[in-house]
Amino acid sequence: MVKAVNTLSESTYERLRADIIAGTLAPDSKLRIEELRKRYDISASPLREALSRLSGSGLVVAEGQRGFAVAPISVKDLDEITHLRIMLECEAMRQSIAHGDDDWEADLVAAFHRLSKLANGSADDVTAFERANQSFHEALIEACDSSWLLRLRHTLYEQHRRYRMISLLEDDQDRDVHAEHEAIYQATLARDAEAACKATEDHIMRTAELTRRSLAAAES
Amino acid sequence: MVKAVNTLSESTYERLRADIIAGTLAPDSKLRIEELRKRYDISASPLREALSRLSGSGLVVAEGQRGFAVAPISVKDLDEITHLRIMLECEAMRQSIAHGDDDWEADLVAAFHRLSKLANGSADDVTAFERANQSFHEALIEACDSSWLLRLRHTLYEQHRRYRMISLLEDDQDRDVHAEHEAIYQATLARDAEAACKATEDHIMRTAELTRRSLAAAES
DNA sequence: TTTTTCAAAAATATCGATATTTTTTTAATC
DNA sequence: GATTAAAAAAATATCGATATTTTTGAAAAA
Repeated sequence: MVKAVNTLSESTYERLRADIIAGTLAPDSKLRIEELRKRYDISASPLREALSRLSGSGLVVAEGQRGFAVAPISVKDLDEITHLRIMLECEAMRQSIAHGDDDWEADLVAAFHRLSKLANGSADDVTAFERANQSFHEALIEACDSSWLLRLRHTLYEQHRRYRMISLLEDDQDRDVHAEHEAIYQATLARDAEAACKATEDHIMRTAELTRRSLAAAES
Repeated sequence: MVKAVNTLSESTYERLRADIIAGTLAPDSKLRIEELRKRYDISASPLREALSRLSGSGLVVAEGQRGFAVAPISVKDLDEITHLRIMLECEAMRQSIAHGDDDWEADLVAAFHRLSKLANGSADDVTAFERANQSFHEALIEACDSSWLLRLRHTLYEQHRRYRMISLLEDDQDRDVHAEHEAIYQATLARDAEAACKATEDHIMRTAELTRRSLAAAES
């Protein structure tokens, strides 16, 4: 299999998504075709296609004859996303724990190990930690074989990630993220689905609460 | 406020979606740009935009340099959709029952009444029943104020509708759809969320089971 | 000062044509 | 006859230009 070269439409989609999640393209800001054309050095068609696809996943809003804009953010929106994400993430964990085999366990152990190494080295490299964090959470649910569930969960995961990135959250001293991860990890390996869900809910809620506070402060 | 005229991209999106759900555009069939251009009498750009948006909601699959196709169907896919739809529909019902006011109740009573009239007249007009059915189910959850929940639910509702349409399901004599609707209706009015969820789950499962059987038969 | 109207500017949506890529067909080789 | 290679055909992806629509801003009226 030769390496697949993306179409311009696809790579533009990825770049836009990354820029929106990172907050480089701020919430509510207008996405003017001409501006973006220069920015990414492409023509209108693939750009509009990429924006159309993004409007499907809720990172971009489109209004007829009035162009595109980065989706707005609000405390209410964050609360909705948090609630749903917990529902879907937990359901995916239950299915994953029910179906996971030895290979799945092995991958999970590896992902947790990598995450642990980075967690200790504190502010080593934020993006490296972010990657390892995402890999760990994906390893947990890798054995879930519902593609629809994984797809919806992923949409909400990304929305959540945007909120985390945008509200540059000050560290909560009372918090031990690594202990939270370990609780999820141990319960999952023990195949205790309910404990794993409880720990996951706790983990997501804590992160969301921090983000929420930071966002509420910024709104005033 | 003057009437808003849709863009070509938007109206093409609607037409494509309707054709895919109705089965006019069959699962797995290739969506060739040239063909569709003639069919809808538009040019490539708005057409590709519409297809891009549809790929976001899972009715169309896009593969780089290889064009678009109607999303495939399978028993497994149906099972996933059914399971998730029950989860989301029930959660939306719980929230709607918790928050619904008098206006919501009044609208629900009206929607149920309209549906009852059509249900009695049996095979009056299939599309009229389909519309009333959808209105009733939407009235149930109208008081849910999570736009994300409603959005995801709607995606799955449409996927489910496609399966129903495609597998032209023979009537199940043992089934009384109107009684199922009434059970949901009464429990909701009584603000008994758990009973309403149970009845909804039962309703969705019965429909899905019929569709499933019809689909499994077609696969062999 | 506020509101309304109208023209200019900006931005979007769309089209027709072209460059690439993939698929199909045909021919050649083993 | 089956497999590979090359050429032709089809389809996709992209561009540059144009037609519409919306927004902006200035002038006139209230």
